[in-house]
Amino acid sequence: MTSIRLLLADDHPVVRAGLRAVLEGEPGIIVADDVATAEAAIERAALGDIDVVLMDLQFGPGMGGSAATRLITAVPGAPRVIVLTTYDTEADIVAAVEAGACGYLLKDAPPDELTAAVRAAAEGRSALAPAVAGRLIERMRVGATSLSARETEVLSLVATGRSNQQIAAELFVSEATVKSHLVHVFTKLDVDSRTAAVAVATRRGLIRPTPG
Amino acid sequence: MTSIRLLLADDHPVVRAGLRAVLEGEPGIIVADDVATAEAAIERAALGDIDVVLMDLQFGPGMGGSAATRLITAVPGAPRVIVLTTYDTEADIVAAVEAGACGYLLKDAPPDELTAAVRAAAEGRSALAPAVAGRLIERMRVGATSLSARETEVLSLVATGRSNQQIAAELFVSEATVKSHLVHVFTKLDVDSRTAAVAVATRRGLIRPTPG
DNA sequence: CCGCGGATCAAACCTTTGATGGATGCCGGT
DNA sequence: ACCGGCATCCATCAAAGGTTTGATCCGCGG
Repeated sequence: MTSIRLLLADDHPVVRAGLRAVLEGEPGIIVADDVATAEAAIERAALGDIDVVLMDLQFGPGMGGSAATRLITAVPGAPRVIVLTTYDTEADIVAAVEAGACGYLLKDAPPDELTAAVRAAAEGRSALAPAVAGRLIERMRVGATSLSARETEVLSLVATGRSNQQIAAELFVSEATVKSHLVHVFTKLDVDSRTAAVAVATRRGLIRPTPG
Repeated sequence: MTSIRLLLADDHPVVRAGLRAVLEGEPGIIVADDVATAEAAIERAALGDIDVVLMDLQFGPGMGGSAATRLITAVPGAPRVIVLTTYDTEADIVAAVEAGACGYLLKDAPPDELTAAVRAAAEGRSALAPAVAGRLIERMRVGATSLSARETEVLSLVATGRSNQQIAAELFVSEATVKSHLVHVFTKLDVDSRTAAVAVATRRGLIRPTPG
C-alpha cells in the first residue's frame, strides 16, 4: 500500500509545526502540505492528491464548524476529514459529525493517538478520542435535547442578561409567558435556574455565547 | 554572548513539538528541555541552567494561572517567564502580569514573534503580543474594571449555574458573604443581575466560559 | 372525527435574589 | 499608626425569579 497523503489545516503556526513534527516521521504517512485557513484547505484538497485532512474546528474568531462542512461538500474527491479541536464540547462534536467528519481528536492527544487516527481514517474507519466517545454515548443516552424556536429565542435573551420583564417587552408577550418558556427549557435541560440553563445550553451549543 | 537556554512547558504534546520545531533552529536559542506539567517545569527550572521559560497558562483542567506564580516564586535562580496562552482574555493577562511574567504570547503567534519574545525576555526586556498590548491599553482607558480574586471565583461559580446557597457551601462561607461579593461585582460591572454579570464578564474575558 | 401532544399564553403562589446599611478582622502602603 | 481595600458576617425587605395549574390553538395520527 502506498503512503497516506495528509493535509494539515490549522490557523496556529505552532500547532501546524507540531503536527508536522509529530506525523512527518511516521512510516506510511506523508505530510503533503499545511495551510492556515479553511479556504486554503478547500483549494488545496481540490487538487485531488490528498487522502486525509486534519483540520482545526475553530477557524478564526467566532467561526463555527461550517468550515469542515464546506470542505467535505465542496471537494469532489472527498478526502477523509479528521477534526481537531481544543475542547470537547458537545456542540463541536455534533457539528463535526453532522459535517461528515470521520474522526474527532483533542489537541492534547498524545502522538500515537494522532497517528492511529490518521491511519484509521485512511482505511475508512473512524477514530474518536476516548473522552469524546464518552460524551457521544452520554448524549445518546439522554436523548436529543432540542429546544423549540421560541424557547431558544427566550433563552438567548436570558444569556445576554435581560430580565423576564425585558424579554417579555422585547417579544411582545407577557412576563408569564416568558416564565412558561423558561420552565420548559429548565425541564428539557434538567436544571432549575436561568443561569444554569445558560451554562448548559452554551456548553451544548444550543445557544451562541453572548452575541448581542 | 552565549546561547539562550530555553525550557518549554505545555501539556499539549503537539504544541511542545511545534514550539521545538519553530525555536530549535534559531541561532542563539537552545531548547534545553520540554515538560508537560507545571510541577515538572518547576523541578526542571530548579536545576538552574534555564534562562527563559515558555509556559502555557492553562495547565490542566480548571487550573488557574497560579502555576506561573509558583514557578517564579519557587525557583531561586528566577528565570524569565513568558506566558503562552490560547486566548487573550483580560483575566489571563492580569493573572500573568501579577504572577511576574515578563512576556505574554498567544498560541496563534507567528514564529518570528515567538523568537523575538524569547530574545527580548533573555535580555530583560518584556514582550507583549500586539493583540495583548491593545487590550491592556483598552483596559487603562476604560478604567480599572478588575474584580478581586474572590469576586472572580464567586462569579465563575455563578456562571456554571450554581445558586448562592451552593456557592456558599462550596467556598465554606455564608450565603450572606456570597451576596456581598456579588453586590460588589454588580457595582463594578454596572449591572443588576447575576445573568447580566455573567454576560458582561464573559464578553470582557474576566471569567472563562463554563469550564467546570 | 377527535383526542393527544407540543407550543403558546396566563394568573396565582412560594422561593431566591438583590438592595441597604451596617460590623469585624486582616493586610499593605503612605 | 492610620487608612483603604478586601473578605467575612448579619438582618431585613422589595423585587425578580421559579412553580404550579390550567387555558387556548394547532397539526398529526389513530
